[in-house]
Amino acid sequence: MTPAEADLQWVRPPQQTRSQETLERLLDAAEALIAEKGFEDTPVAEVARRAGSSVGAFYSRFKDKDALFHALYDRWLEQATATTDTTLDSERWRSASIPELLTAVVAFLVTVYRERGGLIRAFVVRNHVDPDFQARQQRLSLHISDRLTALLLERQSEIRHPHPERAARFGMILLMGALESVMLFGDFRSRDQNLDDETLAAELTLAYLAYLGVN
Amino acid sequence: MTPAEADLQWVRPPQQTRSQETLERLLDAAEALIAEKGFEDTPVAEVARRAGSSVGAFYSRFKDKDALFHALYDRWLEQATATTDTTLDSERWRSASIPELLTAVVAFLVTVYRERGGLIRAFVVRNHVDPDFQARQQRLSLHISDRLTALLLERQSEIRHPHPERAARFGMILLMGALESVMLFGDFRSRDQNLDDETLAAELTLAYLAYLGVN
DNA sequence: TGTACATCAGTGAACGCGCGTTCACTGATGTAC
DNA sequence: TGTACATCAGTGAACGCGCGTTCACTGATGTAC
Repeated sequence: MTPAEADLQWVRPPQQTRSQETLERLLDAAEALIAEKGFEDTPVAEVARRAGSSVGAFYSRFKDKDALFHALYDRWLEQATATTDTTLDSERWRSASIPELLTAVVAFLVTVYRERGGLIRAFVVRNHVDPDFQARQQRLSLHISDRLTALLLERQSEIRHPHPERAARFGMILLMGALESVMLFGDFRSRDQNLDDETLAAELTLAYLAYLGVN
Repeated sequence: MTPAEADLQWVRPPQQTRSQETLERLLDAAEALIAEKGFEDTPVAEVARRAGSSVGAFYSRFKDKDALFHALYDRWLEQATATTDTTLDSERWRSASIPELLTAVVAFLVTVYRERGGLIRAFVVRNHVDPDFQARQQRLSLHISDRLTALLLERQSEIRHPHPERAARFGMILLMGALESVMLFGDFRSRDQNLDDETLAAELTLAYLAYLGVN
């Protein structure tokens, strides 16, 4: 599915350059506001105002407010999937051990969560509130999980856990769950301890390795 | 703080038996509806109807809809704190090793999440949407974390992680995060694999032990 | 034991606010001949 | 190259829905004498 086709579901395609630009300003404005305040707390009128557009213009592009959110998610999904595929390309890690691989992957995820936390939080919150959205949101997590699991299973001999695939996948759940609670929802449990990003990444990597049973 | 004092913040105390009963019916109705549909999707009118009461009666007990939520949380906090203190009493585990201790604690948490998942989910969602609520919600998690950490540190010699306290606390984050994503928000990453409660508990325990560096 | 009165408890229709969505209208861009 | 017309793009006030909250009123319970 090309980006154009994907967007077609949510956005009426613009015919002129002018409206294409308006559309992009709307998406950018929405992303900034939603990353900051969340979807529910971002009125359509405010998105339009920030984009230097109008409510009517908004509705001539988007069927409703939800379509905006889906369009934003599509944009994110496309970027994130491409980045994942580049980062987790099998060739690239040909000579790496599991510890080397996981150290890099975890550090990468921490960076992404740090940089795009607001947007990711909005997606996660939506997930938690609207089960229908889960199928979409989970496409990305599942994709990352698949890629990483494949890489780990290529190095199965390093893994002592009795069920390597289960461990690889469940380790991802532990990893993502902790990232969410620490980086997206500022988990109290970490505020006292001064968990900077580096320490966080180190502990997450250690935990994943230990659980897999890798030396 | 006694229950009565705690409630005082959120609930106007009833003067008669009749209104005491109404209050309890309102709380029970609200808890059931909120556990099922979440707080935002539960209108006050529906709570009143289900309790066989009326909207006006509701507002003569609660300042506003939020006060209801806080009152529910107080009820839950009281139960959960008491249960935690009983379960994690130092005496009770005097002769237990860390693996024995964690196996029991994790199994216990899985049971609680299974039985009270709906209500816990409502609290967690609220947390994610309303930072002001975090301070309250986190009281409980922090309490559990403190208790468990204390027990683990009494057995510090079994722990190989270079920073035992950090590991104990961060292990709790991993544990709780995974419980949330698997049991509250039905994580896709686990749907394919048939992760029943027992397997989940076993993997969580294993991960925690491995991370701590316990044999 | 009965009566008057105060307070508590409860009812549900009406109100009002926030915000998503619509709509009548103006202006801009493209096309046919 | 100019004119007429169709379609696209944009505007923002007005509408309407859902739901939290209020309020005028009725009924129940407790207290004083």
